Amino acid sequence: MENTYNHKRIEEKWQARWAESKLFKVSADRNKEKYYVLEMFPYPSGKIHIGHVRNYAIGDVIARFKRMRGFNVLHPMGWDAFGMPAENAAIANKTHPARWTYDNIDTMRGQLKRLGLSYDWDREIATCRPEYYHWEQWLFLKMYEKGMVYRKESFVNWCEPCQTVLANEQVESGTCWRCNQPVLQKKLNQWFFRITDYAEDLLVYCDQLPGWPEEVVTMQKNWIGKSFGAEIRFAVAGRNEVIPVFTTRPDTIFGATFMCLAPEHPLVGQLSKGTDQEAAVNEFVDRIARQERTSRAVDQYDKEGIFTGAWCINPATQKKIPIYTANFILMEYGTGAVMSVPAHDQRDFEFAQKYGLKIIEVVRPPNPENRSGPMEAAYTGSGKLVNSGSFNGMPNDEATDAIVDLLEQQGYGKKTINYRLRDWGISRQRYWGAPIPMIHCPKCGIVPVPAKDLPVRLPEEAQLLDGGRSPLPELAAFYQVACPVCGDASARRETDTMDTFVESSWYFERFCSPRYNKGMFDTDAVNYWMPVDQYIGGVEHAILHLLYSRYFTRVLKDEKLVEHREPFARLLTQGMVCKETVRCEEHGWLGPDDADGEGDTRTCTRCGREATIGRIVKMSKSKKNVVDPEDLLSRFGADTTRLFCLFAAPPRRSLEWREEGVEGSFRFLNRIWRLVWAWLPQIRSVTAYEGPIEDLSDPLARLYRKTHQTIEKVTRDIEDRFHFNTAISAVMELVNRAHGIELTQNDALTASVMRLSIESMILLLSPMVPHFSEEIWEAIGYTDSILLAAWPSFRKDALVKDEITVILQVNGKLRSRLTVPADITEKALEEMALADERVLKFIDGKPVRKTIVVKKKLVNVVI
RNA sequence: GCCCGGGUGGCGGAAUAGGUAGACGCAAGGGACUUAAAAUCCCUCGGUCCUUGUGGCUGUGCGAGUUCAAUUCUCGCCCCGGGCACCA
Repeated sequence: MENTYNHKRIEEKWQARWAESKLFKVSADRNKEKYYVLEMFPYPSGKIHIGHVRNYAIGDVIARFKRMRGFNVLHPMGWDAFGMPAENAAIANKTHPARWTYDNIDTMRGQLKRLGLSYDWDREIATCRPEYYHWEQWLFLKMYEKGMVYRKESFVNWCEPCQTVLANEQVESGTCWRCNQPVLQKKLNQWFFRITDYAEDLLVYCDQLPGWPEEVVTMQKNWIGKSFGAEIRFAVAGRNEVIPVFTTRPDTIFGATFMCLAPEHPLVGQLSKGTDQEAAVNEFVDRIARQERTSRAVDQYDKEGIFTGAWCINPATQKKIPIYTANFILMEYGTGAVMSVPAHDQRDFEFAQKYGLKIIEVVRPPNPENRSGPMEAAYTGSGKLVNSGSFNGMPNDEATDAIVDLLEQQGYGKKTINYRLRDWGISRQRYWGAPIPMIHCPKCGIVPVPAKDLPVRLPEEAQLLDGGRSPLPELAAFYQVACPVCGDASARRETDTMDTFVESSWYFERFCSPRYNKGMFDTDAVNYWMPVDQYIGGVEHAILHLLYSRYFTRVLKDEKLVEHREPFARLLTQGMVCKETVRCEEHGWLGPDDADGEGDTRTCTRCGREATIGRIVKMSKSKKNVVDPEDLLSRFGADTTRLFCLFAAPPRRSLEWREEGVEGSFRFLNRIWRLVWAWLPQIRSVTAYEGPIEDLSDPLARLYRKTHQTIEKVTRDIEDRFHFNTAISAVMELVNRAHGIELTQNDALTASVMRLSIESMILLLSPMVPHFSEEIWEAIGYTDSILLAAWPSFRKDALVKDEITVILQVNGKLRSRLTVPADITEKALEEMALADERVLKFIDGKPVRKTIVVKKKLVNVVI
């Protein structure tokens, strides 16, 4: 140990030692209790940013803590390596997606290693490697056999000039992000996973995720969006067709004065055919199809529709009502058709007003205002039925069941349940993704690639075509294949690749046996390690990634490949790391190097114009507000950087990044260093004090007590609530207390208590600042890594105080304090309070109405 | 619009079961050490008033309420962040 804290030397030294001794290597061991800590693996986008540091620091504290608590800890890391940014970078920098990805992985691995994170690097995986996606393709085939995968037509964002599909985030207010031309909707045949088969199961088990934040559970529930209602069949007047609709309000059926179909509804064309509406309807449907999804998604749009020329019969009233098609009806939800009740549904109300359709009130509010004139809005509350034939006077909630029962008897409908959740479309018309293992044969149709031919390798050397098009559909070496069934040489391989969410839906299971080459994973290993005991990641993945992972795990369970149903027992959603944005009118978002000045005024370095300081948002490359930890690492080292990220705020809170406090964390480590350096000769030759507290003089007894209190508090803060910030402040208090002890020569008792105190603070901090802790641990005489040491335990008797401070209030206001024996009786305490000089002064001779005595806390005198 | 979070000093945050508001740290100011600086150490640090003291009043987004006692519970409102958003 040197006399000053040299972070660079220490961090290099211990990282080398850990790597050499394989300290973080772990294997399944049925005799030990396992603990699986996982941080969401990153997309290798280039460099680590401060948000990653925060995420991984949190995970590392938990992993190291659990290890010191005696668990067999699995803590792996890998790369979510397929995805569009690689293609974007390839276009922008004329590099290759694979090259770019592998280079980034190397850079980022190096950065993670420099942070001293306790990963078992032997388990590292990258999802873009065939050894990984081989098994994903294998599972795809299994799912196909089971009917869990199917094909249907669906829309993609299509840019005609670039001849490519665009992801939603590449569509900027309806136009292509690269060429600024309008984006079209193109219908393509695509692959889907039947996640809706599991909608109910995924929903039910939401309530059995006690380790998940409630807000995430709620988001999942809302996303699945179960609603109860009825499917009611409306006959088309004068034709044989019957149109089923889904409604959650069958009680309002007598008020259904028209019907609306989604523009994509197959009956729209048939119904209008031959009527004088035909041309107008076709024009409308075409126009909506063109603007749909892009502009539909951008902002609220006006309700618009057109009469189809056909009528249907309201089964309750037996009256003819017109059939419209309208832009706000979604084909994907329910049946794509709606019975419109303008009096009791706001959307229908607006539509009816616009097109002059009949509005019939069927639910009367309990206290109807004496309205004069027309309704101003739909009434969606409860009430009694009117204008509803034999149901008049019935409360509407009762009528819901009664009406469905009647309709069911008459063959017009039945109770149903609908989910908002849609099947998962996984086809991507992109290059940098896992190939879908399917073959299109002109004779046999769609044929799966035989399992023995897996993996279907992505040709890594292929170059992207101009405009960023996938080379796969034009690369004969890839798509040319003989049909595995009939041998037809003109069969064609599927050239779409899979959504990258597929890779991240099972990587946590792969980590259990990452090199296994006979299947997705080794069953024993997975059943030992899974589920993940603590999963940590950003809230931004609260819905899709987590839902897909839960779904995949169910599929695997039903395939008898795993035993668990839920992949993540506990989930910690880390708040986002934010930073202000700066924008120049001409040059767009400005990074720290593109803007001059500080505080409220910045100028663009390129044009000198004043830049606007934008909102504080999540760090992202595109907004140029990412903070690179590189600078902090070289100035202060990994330990300080980690410590500061943990100290700045509790994990769940979002964090506005500012660096001012880093120095404080660095000072704190230096302060400990000096303390240890000063006491090193004394404490080296003694063991930590274990004797009775009675033998200690006052300042030593206080330090001893503080030490045990700190152990208790830090343990609780880490274990129960992940409040590392308060854990760190507790240790700071202990360090401050220890600094107050006079350095005396040849006093074995003092040295021994000091050793206890120093050992404890180092152990408590070691999950957060591992290199620093190792160095001191070694200096005070230990030869094994501190990670192998047991987490300190506290002595209960050391927490018991014999004297306590009680506060005295008069009418709830603090007026005085008393130091009393801890075991004082309430009566004695009350007497002392009423005799207190300052209390008497405030009572001021007035009669005491009552006194409240709270044991060990306070006395409140009410006058 | 609906559903979740959150609002506490100049700043990050603490107060874990309604019971001392502001722990711990940053910034700032003052002092010690030093030829000087850095580092370190000590002191002050919500506002306000005065008789300068274990001093009074006030103070946790705003307004009401429950309670002996509210940052904490209840109701209404404002602001910020996030999710969903024509889901019939």
